[in-house]
Amino acid sequence: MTNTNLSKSEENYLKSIFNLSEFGNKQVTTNSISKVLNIEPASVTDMIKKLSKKKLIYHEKYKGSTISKSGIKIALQIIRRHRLWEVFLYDKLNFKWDKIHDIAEELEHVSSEELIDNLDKFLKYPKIDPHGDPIPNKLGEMNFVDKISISDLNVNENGIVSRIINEDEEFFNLLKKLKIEIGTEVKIIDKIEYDESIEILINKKTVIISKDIANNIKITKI
Amino acid sequence: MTNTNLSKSEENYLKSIFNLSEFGNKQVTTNSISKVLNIEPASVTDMIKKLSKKKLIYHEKYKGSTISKSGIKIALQIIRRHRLWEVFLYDKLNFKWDKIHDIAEELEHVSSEELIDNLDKFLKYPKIDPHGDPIPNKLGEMNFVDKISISDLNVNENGIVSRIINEDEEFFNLLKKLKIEIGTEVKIIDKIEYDESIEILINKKTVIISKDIANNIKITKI
DNA sequence: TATATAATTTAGGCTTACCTAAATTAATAA
DNA sequence: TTATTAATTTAGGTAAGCCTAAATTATATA
Repeated sequence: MTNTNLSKSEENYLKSIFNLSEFGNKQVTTNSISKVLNIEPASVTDMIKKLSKKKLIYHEKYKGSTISKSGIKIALQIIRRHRLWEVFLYDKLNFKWDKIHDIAEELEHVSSEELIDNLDKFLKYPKIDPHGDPIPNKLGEMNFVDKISISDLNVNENGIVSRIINEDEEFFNLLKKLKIEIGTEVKIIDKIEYDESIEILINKKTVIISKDIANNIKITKI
Repeated sequence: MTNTNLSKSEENYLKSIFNLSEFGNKQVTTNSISKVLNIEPASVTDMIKKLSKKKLIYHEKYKGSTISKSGIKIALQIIRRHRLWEVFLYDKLNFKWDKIHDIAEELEHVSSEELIDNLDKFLKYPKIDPHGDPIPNKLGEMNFVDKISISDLNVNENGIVSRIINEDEEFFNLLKKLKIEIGTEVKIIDKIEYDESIEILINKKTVIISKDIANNIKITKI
């Protein structure tokens, strides 16, 4: 019932639609799917019809698409596979930060439930991937994603770094330099009006980071 | 030059042609490819044309196909990927003997050289896969495969188990029961004329195995 | 050497997943 | 309210990788 064995393409569409829908709550436009997948809108329409027939999404002509319950279930499994492979690539194979995404993108389509469950066990049931994104369990359950970034905190407020959005190597190197990683505690010292950069305290040292950098670092408020 | 980025289908054909060719030495018939891949001969002809155009094989109309130097090179890389994944699945993910082949069949088509090299390192550069088949290194070099099976030994001769042909779980369980594994030393005690079964000595105990079992266990003569 | 048979190839078709160009619909602005 | 524009869909086409049926070639046998 859950296992409608999808093609690689179908899986990629479903994942994208899920991501665009913000946990299934929003209608997704054909154009937005076209953009993230880099596929012409006309082709997206084709696939939308196919996924609709399989009841993985609902589609209102000229309006948009909504992902179904069973669609969400499958999307979460694909995301689970992707993030577990990312953990494996980063922790075990020593891949660099910016290389893991593309390879996981391939590995995620190898569809053996036993493979993923055994991998999960081997990795000791990780809760987050190397970027801090939560990993759904076998049932599709996962922790909520933090939506606050450093720039959302006020002066004197504290947070713990929970997620890094930007996946480029340069950004990773910057974080290393700043000694920021997932779990690091930060405190806002000052918000600079001029260019909206932010002065923060990390490990008893203060640094000033740009608004863009601050936006790419999600935190849990404490 | 080596990396002609092939489709999954092309890779599977090339691997099969290589395997059927006995290391590139034999001409391979269209029908034999059809049989191992379970694809109609007419479709095989289509793909043969495609691989010929890419100079991965040479083809003489109505005669057969020969794999080229560059074809062999690629085939060995695919086999390398397959066998390394088998080691991973068996040693790290604790998959059973008879499950690893099919999953490795999928994983082998994820084509990142860095992935395979890092996996190789992670696994500590294994020389053989769980069935005893040799793993080609980055350059395609590997140990020769033993072609002698237990049934080829004469009475009083000794050998070390090097490879298990049959990949079924039942066969694996039988070996376990007999305490036969790769590296086990065996000595031929008697060859029974009646049904060609063989009495062998393993760990100071003698057992009688059928000719079929003996054929499925390759050894290195000592 | 001629012929029957088996292997192989050719011809024509199908599905998947894409494409471009044209038509249709929805949303927005006059 | 109508006209313009942007989004979406429809129509028709392509390449990959398969298929069946028919034609061709090689080979084995009489």
